[in-house]
Order: sequence, then structure tokens, then C-alpha cells
Amino acid sequence: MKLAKAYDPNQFEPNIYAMWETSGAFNPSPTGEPYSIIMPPPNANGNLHIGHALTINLEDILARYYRMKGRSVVYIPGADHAGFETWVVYERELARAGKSRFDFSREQLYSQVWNYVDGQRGNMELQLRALGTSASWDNLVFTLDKKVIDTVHQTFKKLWDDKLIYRGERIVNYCTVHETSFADIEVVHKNEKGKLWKIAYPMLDHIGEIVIATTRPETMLGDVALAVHPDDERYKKLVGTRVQLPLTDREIPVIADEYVDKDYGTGVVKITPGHDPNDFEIGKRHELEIRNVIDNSGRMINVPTQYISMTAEDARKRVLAALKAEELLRGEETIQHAVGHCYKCDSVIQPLVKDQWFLNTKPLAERAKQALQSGEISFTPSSRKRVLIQYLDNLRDWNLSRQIPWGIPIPAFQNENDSSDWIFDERVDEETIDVNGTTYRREEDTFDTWFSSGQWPFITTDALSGGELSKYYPTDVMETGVDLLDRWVSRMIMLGLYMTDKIPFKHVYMHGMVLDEKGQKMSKSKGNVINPMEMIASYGSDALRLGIVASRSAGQDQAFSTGNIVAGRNFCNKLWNISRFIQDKLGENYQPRAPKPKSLADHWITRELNQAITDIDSYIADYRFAEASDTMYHAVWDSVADWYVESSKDNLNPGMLAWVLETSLRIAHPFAPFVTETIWQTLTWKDNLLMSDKWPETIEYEDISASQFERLQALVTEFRYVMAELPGNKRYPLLYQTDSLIADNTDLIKRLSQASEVTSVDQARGLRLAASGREAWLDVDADTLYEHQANLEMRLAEARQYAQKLEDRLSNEAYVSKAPEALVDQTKKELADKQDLIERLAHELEVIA
RNA sequence: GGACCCUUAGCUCAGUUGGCUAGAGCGCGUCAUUGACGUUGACGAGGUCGGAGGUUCAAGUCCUCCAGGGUCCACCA
Repeated sequence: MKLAKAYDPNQFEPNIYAMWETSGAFNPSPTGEPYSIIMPPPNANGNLHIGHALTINLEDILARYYRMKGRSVVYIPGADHAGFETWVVYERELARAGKSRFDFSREQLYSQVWNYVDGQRGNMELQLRALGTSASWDNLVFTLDKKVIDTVHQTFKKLWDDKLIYRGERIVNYCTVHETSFADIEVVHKNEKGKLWKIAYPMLDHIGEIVIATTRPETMLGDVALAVHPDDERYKKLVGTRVQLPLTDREIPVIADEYVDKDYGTGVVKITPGHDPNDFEIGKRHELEIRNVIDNSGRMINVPTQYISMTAEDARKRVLAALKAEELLRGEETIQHAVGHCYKCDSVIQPLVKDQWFLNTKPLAERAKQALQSGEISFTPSSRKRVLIQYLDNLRDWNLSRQIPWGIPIPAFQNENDSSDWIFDERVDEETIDVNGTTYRREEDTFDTWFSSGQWPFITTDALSGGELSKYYPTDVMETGVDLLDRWVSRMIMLGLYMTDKIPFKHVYMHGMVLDEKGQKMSKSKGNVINPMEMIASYGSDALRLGIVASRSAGQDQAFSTGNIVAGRNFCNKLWNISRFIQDKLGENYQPRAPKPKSLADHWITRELNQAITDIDSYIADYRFAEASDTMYHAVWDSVADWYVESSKDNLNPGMLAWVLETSLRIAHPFAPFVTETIWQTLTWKDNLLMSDKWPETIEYEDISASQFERLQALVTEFRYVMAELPGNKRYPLLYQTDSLIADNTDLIKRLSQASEVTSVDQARGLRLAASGREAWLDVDADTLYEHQANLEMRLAEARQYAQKLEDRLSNEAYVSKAPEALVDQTKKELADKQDLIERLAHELEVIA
């Protein structure tokens, strides 16, 4: 087979992927110890972004590596219905068609969005294939598959029976644009400038007044009390009295509550249980009425007529104006405070009282915390574990209800005649059901997406039903972005432990964000988004994979580097050409044979590759992807291509050449699957898939021979260095006296050093390659020799300086007595070597002079 | 208000338990080269590891403080 000079990834990648997929190589092998990774399911409706490329790459490196190590690997892919995300997109489509969600039933909307997503879904999966994902497609799970819904309902039932689920009136985070509530974690808090207004509430005697401070004057229309701290001397006597609520005809009491901070504002807080979480709590403690004055769309209700139907924003202006007119404003100051925003549309989140489903997270969080503290689950980077524990400590109850149709329905029904009577039932397709003669009406809300995502590990592996994949639960590693630590990782641990009594995964690896080339966060609005598919089109999938993992450490945000991708592309080409050379030398009819190191180069490359194999093993075990990839890169490029292939041109050892090529391909495969498999398929003596083949094993070599090759390298490097320093014609002969290492390797030295001749002489002349430590000379004339004098002087000075440093170290009593003996011995040897060098260089200088 | 992280070569970044003259990719300079590869080869320049203290025989690595940058969490009205 004739191979093109340069590797063209686009020509091979799609076919190679198809070959893998049709061969069944992505499915777990029937034998071997299980190893499992679950892919964080990408949005079925979207395109992959560069962050996905990183995630998939890291996971795929592990999957391919452990597969080659003989483990029974399952890498389970997924597709996410991305409830709210997709809903927002679809609602925009509806608006474009002049329709709204209120024109359809839940079933109609659900099936419309289903069809919409179904039409898009293939894109994302094709993109995963373009990345080379070795996922087990037969086991793909969509987050709205029946088994997901069934399991989520089962979990809900168990929580219900354990009385951890409750329905209650609580303050929820509500987006009045999208008309749905959110979990606390979904709200984006921003520090913003706001105003703190001081407002006087007149006493009933119309003489005195109490001044309160608030950032949201419009909510005063829903006030039901004022609160002061019980120990606040200023207000103590007012507790129990009543004040006039301005702009209304209502009177409200003054109460005392520990929550109030005497030192903030005026020390008096207006209590609006309908629109503030703290006030809601205080209201409960004091059995105060809840007055809702803002509705789901953000408009005023239950207020004096002039404010009815105004937006909260307008109402604020009107209220302030009215207060001013009545001379009740007592000043304002600008403050910095946190304001909640919708993470999608950025509008201000309204705290509203809603009757919704909540999960009591306390017991779940406690158990998750124990699993973390006991070390059952480990983290890379390890510091994230502490962050997660801190999060679990402060966790509040979780609002599971979402008012959007695109999601898993909450399987609960309400008695038509008794609003407090709720029952669990899975017949969510029916609007009403009949139970023992009583009619129940279904809950229209759906679950928070993270409630189902939090169950992903045991759902995808069928851990509850004990299916075939259940042996892969708990999974070995959960790899995801640092941003999902609390909203996803925490929930998987909590719900996993709760439902299966096992941790969902043994290790969590968190990667940082991929920033743009300037270190800025990528966003569509900034227009700095890097599309992984464009990178693949330009450089190839392997190049993207190699480039994105290079120099990247866990949990750390890092800028994208096109230079690294280019380096990856070049590496693939290097590998391609190594194989071209070796295959050319082996010929079409090469018969496989056991590798037997013979030449010095053979022994040396064996040692180098053996070392690379074991280094990569330990780096991957430590999740040090960049170091593993770097080790592979330099073993292949520096050792194999630059030294071994060059050396082989004079001394062919077919068995070794084949072993070196195979080993290079094997160690590179997890990092660059396409090019390695492409080459593997061109090997005449192989008829299997590299991806299903084995991780290489080390073979025997002689250390003495390997070290001798290293001495030759030192000679060659010194020769090249001196040549580069010398002016004029660069091709000098190399002369040597009694040096058997040189005598035995004249052809090799000649080739590697570009010497015109390597000749044995009786009488040395020219420039001695002093630093190489060999009896070798460059045959140059006196003038050229003189040119080199300055260089020798410089090197001598450097050597002396360093020797002095070593001497100082050794003359330090404390160092000799306290440092490890091996280190001291090493220092002594180093000094001796350095002194030898100094002697040789000095002697050489004398000769010149 | 809490917590975490970052500051190392012109650029983007590695550098595990403190210990060989601090590394990579890209960029830069000099030179080379008609068959494995210009997506190349050889050689080289370039860093007092943000600053100041401290611990230690030994600090880029550990501790304290300071400066600058970033991220996450948070119901102070």
C-alpha cells in the first residue's frame, strides 16, 4: 500500500469511525474487570461546544486506555432533553409563529417539542462521533426515555413514602418572564447598586412615626407588620403597638424578632411574607397573614386600585411618588446588594409564595457528606471536595416544581374536593383519575431537570433493576466541569446513595473552563466562540484532541491555543511518516517476529519506550492527562523519530522496527485514536482493530548497551553543537584514536553527526570534542580552531561556576549530614564529572594557545 | 459577607509527596536539507518562578503578610 506523504485526517476519520462502530468494538467486552464512565449528556437540541470537546476527550482517553488494558469498558452516552433550556428555545419558536404556551395542552406542547428536538438530535450525536468518542451507542439513554421517567417516578415515590417530599406554600424564586420557578442554585446573584429608601410609618396617634428601610418600596403594599429586635432599646416600648401602613387603609402591628439586625438601616424591618423569604419565615413564626401583591407575570394585585396591574417596576415609582407627596420619605442612600436574576433572560427574580413540591434535603445531604468525609469518593482536584461539603452543609430544601411542559411530569394528583389531599399516581397521561369513587386532578408541573439528572448514574446502568449493565455501577469516574459541582455532582451523590445505598461513582474529575485565546470566557454574544467542528475540519479530530489536553491541569480554567492544535496536527503527520518509513523498510511481505534488541539503538529505544509505557500508566492512574500525553508525544517524536528511525537507516532490525511502530501506535492511541487506527489498518501483518488491541508491554533489553547509545548521543550532540558554532563549511571529518565505541559505530556516527568521515588516526589533530568525554577530534585547521577559543572559554567559565556551587554545597556540614546520603553521593559524582570536564576544556585551551 | 483559585520564557501554560544547572507548545535567531516527514532536521537565545518576610542543609514547591487578576457560594431588609 502506497501512503501519501502527508497525513490527511479528513480522508480517513469518518471511515475509521464507521469501522469501529460496525465492528461492535464500542460495546463492553464480555470478559475483564468492569470499568465505566457515564457521559454527561449533551443537550439533544444543541451543537457541541469546545467544552464538550474537552470533556469527551478526557473521558475517551480513559475509556480507550482501560479498554486496551483489558478492562470491560462501558462508556455510556446520553442525550439531554435540557428541560428549561430547550423550552426557552421552543417558546421563542412559538412566539415567532404568533402562538403561546397557553394555546395548547401539556400533551400537545410535549409532543411538539419532542418532534422539534427529535429533528435536531442527530446533529449532536454526529458531532460526538466526529470527536472519536468510543461510546457504547447501543446503551445511549435519552433523558426522557421511558426507563428514565419510570425510575424518576419510583424515586419520587420512595421519597414521598419516606416523608421527604412535601407540598407546601413556600417562597420560591420565580421568573415572571418565563413564568416558572427555579431552584436556589439556578438563580444568578449579582452585586448591584441599589437604593435603600427610608420610609416613615405613622403611629396611630398621628404624632409619632417609625422609620423603616427597604430596597423594594413597592412591596410595602403587602406589608403585614414591622419588626424590631427584641433587645433594641430604641423600639422596645413600641412592640405590641400598631402603625398605619401608608398608602393603604390598613393598620399593622409592630413585632419583635431575633432576625432583625439592630445596626442595619434604621433597625426596623417591614414584613412582607408574600415577597421575601426571610419575611416569610418571620411571618410563619408570628402567624402573620400572607398577602400576595405581585402575580406570576410580575404585575400588582390585591392593592389599591391605582396600582392594580402595574408592573412591579412601575409600581415602585408610583409608590415613591405617593410617599413623597405625603411627606413620608425620610431619605435614601445608594447601597451595594445582591439581586437574583434569571440565568436565561436576566430579568430580576421575584420571590413569590407558591404551593409547590419540595424535597427535604437534610438527611440526603448528611449521608452524602459522610461518604465524602470517609473518602469513599475522591476528587481531582482534591480541594473541590471541601467546597462540596461546605455546599452540603448550607443546603436548603429543594424546590422540584417547574411550570414548563417540557420535562418529566410530577406523578401527583389532587382530590377535587379536598385541596389538601394529594396522592401519588403514575397515570400522568390522564388529566383526572378516579380512585375509589373520588376524582383526582393531576399536577401540571414537571420536575426540575436536575432531579432526574441527579439519578443519571443508576438509571443509565439499570442499577435498581439489576440489568446487564448494573455491574458497572458504581461507575469508576465522573468527569465534568467545575461549574456542575453543586447542581449536579452533589445531587448524584445524594440521590445515588438514597436509592442504591451505594456511592454513584468512585472518583470525580473536574475540568476547568476552556476560555478563548485571550483568556476571556466564551459566549455567543461576545462572538468569541470556538467551534470544535471547524477545528476538526481544519486540523483533524486527533489534532483537536491532542491540542486541547496539552498543558491543561484539573479544575483550572485555561485559554484555548490554536498553536497546541497545530502541534497536534504536526504530531499526527510525524507518526504517519514514521510508519511510512518503517513499512517501507519492512516491505509488503513482512512476517511478524518477536522483537529482539541487537544494536545499541535497539536496546536504547526499548528502554525509552518501556519507560514511556510505565510513565503513562502512572500519569493516567493519577488523572494527569497532559503529562501522559506529553510523555507519549516526546517518546514518539524525540526518541523514536529523531534518534531511532535515524539510527535504523544503517542497521535494520525488522522485528524491532515493527515493535517500535506498534508500541508507538499503542501508546498514542488513547490520545490520537484516528491516525493510529488508520496506520494500524495499513499494517500488512495486522488484521484486527488497534482500539481492541492491547496496551503495550515492556520487553527485555540490556542496560549497558542502552547507556552506550546514550554516550554516542552525547558525542553526536557535541559534534553538532561545535559544528553549529564554527564558521564556514560545516562538514568536517571526525577523527578518533583508541575508542572502541566510536570504532564500532562509525557509520552510525557519520549519519547522525553529518561528519564527512569518521576516521581512526594515530596522531590527534584539530579540535577535541572535550565535553563529550571521548577521544574524538574535529579535523579543522588552526584558524578555525582559533575561532572556537572564545566558545571554549565561555564553557569553561560556566563549568567552573557550577563546580564551585557544588563544592560549596558539599562543604556545608549541614547539607552533608542532613540530606539523604544518595543525594550527597550524587552531588559528589556530579562534582567529579564537572572537574573532569574542566580539566579537558582547560587542556584544550592550552593546546590552542 | 464567606470560600476557592491564579500570578513561572514574547504568548498560552505544565511543574505529584520541598532535592539533579526550572520545562513544553507556539513564536524568535542561526544553519541544514533532492526520498519517512518543510505539517522537516540540527543548534541556540530567552525566566533573580508577582512583592516582602519566615521555616529548612535545601523553597517555584511549605507558612505569614501585601499587591494584582479570576471563579464559585450567600435570603442582610
